[in-house]
Amino acid sequence: MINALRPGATPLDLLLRRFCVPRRLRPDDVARFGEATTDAQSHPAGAELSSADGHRPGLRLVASGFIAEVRTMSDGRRQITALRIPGDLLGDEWSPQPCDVIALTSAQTVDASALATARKDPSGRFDPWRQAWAAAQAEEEGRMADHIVRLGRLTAYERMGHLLLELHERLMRVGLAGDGVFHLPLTQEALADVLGLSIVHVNRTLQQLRKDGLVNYRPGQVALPDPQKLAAACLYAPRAGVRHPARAETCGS
Amino acid sequence: MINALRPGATPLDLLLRRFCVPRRLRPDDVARFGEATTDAQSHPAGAELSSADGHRPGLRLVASGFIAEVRTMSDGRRQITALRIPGDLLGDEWSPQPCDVIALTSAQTVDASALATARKDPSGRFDPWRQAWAAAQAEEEGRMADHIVRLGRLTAYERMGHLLLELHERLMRVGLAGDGVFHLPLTQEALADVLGLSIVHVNRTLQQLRKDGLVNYRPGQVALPDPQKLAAACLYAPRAGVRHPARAETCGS
DNA sequence: CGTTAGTTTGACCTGTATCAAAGCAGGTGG
DNA sequence: CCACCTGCTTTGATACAGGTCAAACTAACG
Repeated sequence: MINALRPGATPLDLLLRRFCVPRRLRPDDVARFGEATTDAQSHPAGAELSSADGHRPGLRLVASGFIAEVRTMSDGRRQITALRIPGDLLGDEWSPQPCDVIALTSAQTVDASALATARKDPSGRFDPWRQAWAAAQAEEEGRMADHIVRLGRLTAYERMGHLLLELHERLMRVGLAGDGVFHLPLTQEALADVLGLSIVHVNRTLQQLRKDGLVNYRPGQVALPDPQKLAAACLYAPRAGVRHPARAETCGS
Repeated sequence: MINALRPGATPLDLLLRRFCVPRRLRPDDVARFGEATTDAQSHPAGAELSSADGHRPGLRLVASGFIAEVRTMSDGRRQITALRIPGDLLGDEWSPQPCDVIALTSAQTVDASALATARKDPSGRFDPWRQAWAAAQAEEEGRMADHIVRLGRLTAYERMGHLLLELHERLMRVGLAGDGVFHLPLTQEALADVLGLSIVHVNRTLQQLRKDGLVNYRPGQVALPDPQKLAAACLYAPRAGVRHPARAETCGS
C-alpha cells in the first residue's frame, strides 16, 4: 500500500517536503508548527470542508487523503478546479477563490494558521518560510495555467496522461509515490470532473492508454511504465523547481 | 470610439480604478506612481513582451491595448491563459507562471516596479495598497478558476458569452466600456485561443449568439443588448467586489 | 445474500474540428 | 486611380472526438 501515510510521516515531515523550494526548509523555519497538530480533523469521503459562500475555515494542511476544490453549476455540471494532496494547504489565505472544498476520499487535515501568521511576521525570522510560500504560490499558479492548457488544447488522451504525470510528480515530492507507481483512490467520476470529460470517456481513455503501454490503471492504483514516453505523448513538461526527496522511503505495510 | 484611451486617462487613473477594492485607493496610496511614467513603452500588435524562459521584465502596468499570456506547444497549438487589459499588471511579481506575453493589439505599458517595492515596504505606509494588491490577486485567481470551468464544462456558445461578459465587466471598471457596449480589437483567432476552440467555430458561435439576440458582434466592436439574459444563458456570475466607477465618463471622440 | 457504488461495454448521436474555398477589407506600389 | 496583395472573416461539406443513454458486470458491505 504505497500511498498510505506512514505512521512516521508527521504533518511537519509533509510540510518540509512539500515546501522544499527554493532551498530546504529547516523545522525552525516553520513556526513551531508541530504544536498546532492538536487540532487534527478527519473528514469522511464526500464531506464538504467548506462551501463557496458559507463556512470558511482558516488555513489548514492536508495530512492525508485527496481533497478537491470544485465549482458546481445550477444544472449539475461540476468542474474540479484543483486537487489537493497531502502536504498541500487549504483555505482562503492559500487559495482565495470562491469554491466548495470536498474530500474525495476520507481525509485528514490539521490546523496551519500558525503558518499564515508566520508569513506575516515582520521580524524576518520567518523569511525562509515566506520565500517558500511565495515559491509555492508561483508553482500553484503555474499548475492552474497547466490545467487551463489541458482543458483548452489537449485531447482526452493527452489530458489524462498529463494529469497522471502531474500527480505522480507531486505525490513523489511528498514521498507518496514510488518510481512510476502510486495509489490513486479517485473514482473515474472525479477524474472526469477534473478533466472536463464524461465518466464513460474517462474509462475508455484509460483503456486506450493501457493498450498503448503508457499507463497501467486499475481502480485505486496507477503505474506509469515509461514516464518519459508518456510525457512526450502528452506534451507534459515537468515543473522546474520541484526536487524530489533524495530517497522516497519504501513503506512498511 | 469607446475604447480608445482618453487623453485624460493617465496610468494613475487606470490604476485607481482597477484596484479600487476593498475601498477606494487614494493617489498617495500608490507610491508616487506618476513619476515612473517616464518609462512608457509601445508595443506593436504581435510583439513579444517577454518569453517563457528568456527575457523577463519587471512589473509593468498596461496603459492601453490588449495583451495575452500564452502557452504555445511544440506542434503549434496555442492556449491563451490570461488576457490583460488596461489597468492590469504584468510581470513575474504579478503572475509568476512561465508563459509568453504578447501584444494582441498595439499596446502601451509603463514601468510599475514602484508598486512592487511599495508592497514590500515594512512601514505600513502602503498598507492600503498592499490590501488592494491582495484583493486583486484573489480576484485573479478566481478568474483563472472561471476560465478552468469555462474550458472544462461550458459549451462553445456558453464559453463565448461568458468571456464577453467577463471582459465587459473588467473594461467597465476601468472606464473602457459603456452600458453593454465595448471595443474588442481581437481577431477571432485570438478568441479561439482563449476559448480553446477553432477559428471557424468561434465565427459560427458568434453568429448563433447574434441570431439569439444576445450578442451583437462585428469585428472590433461588441454590444450586449441584454447582459442579464446573456448571463443566465451562460451561467455567468458577476464577481463580487468589483465595483464600477460611479460614472464611466462618456468620452469625447 | 441483496444492495449499492463504481466500472465496463455497446449503440448511437452531436458538437466541434478540419479542409477548402470564397468574400472583404485596408494598404502598397505602380 | 487601379491592381494586387495580405490578413481576416465567412460559408459549405465532411469527419471525428467525445457525449449520452442504457444495461451488464464487479466488488465491497451490512
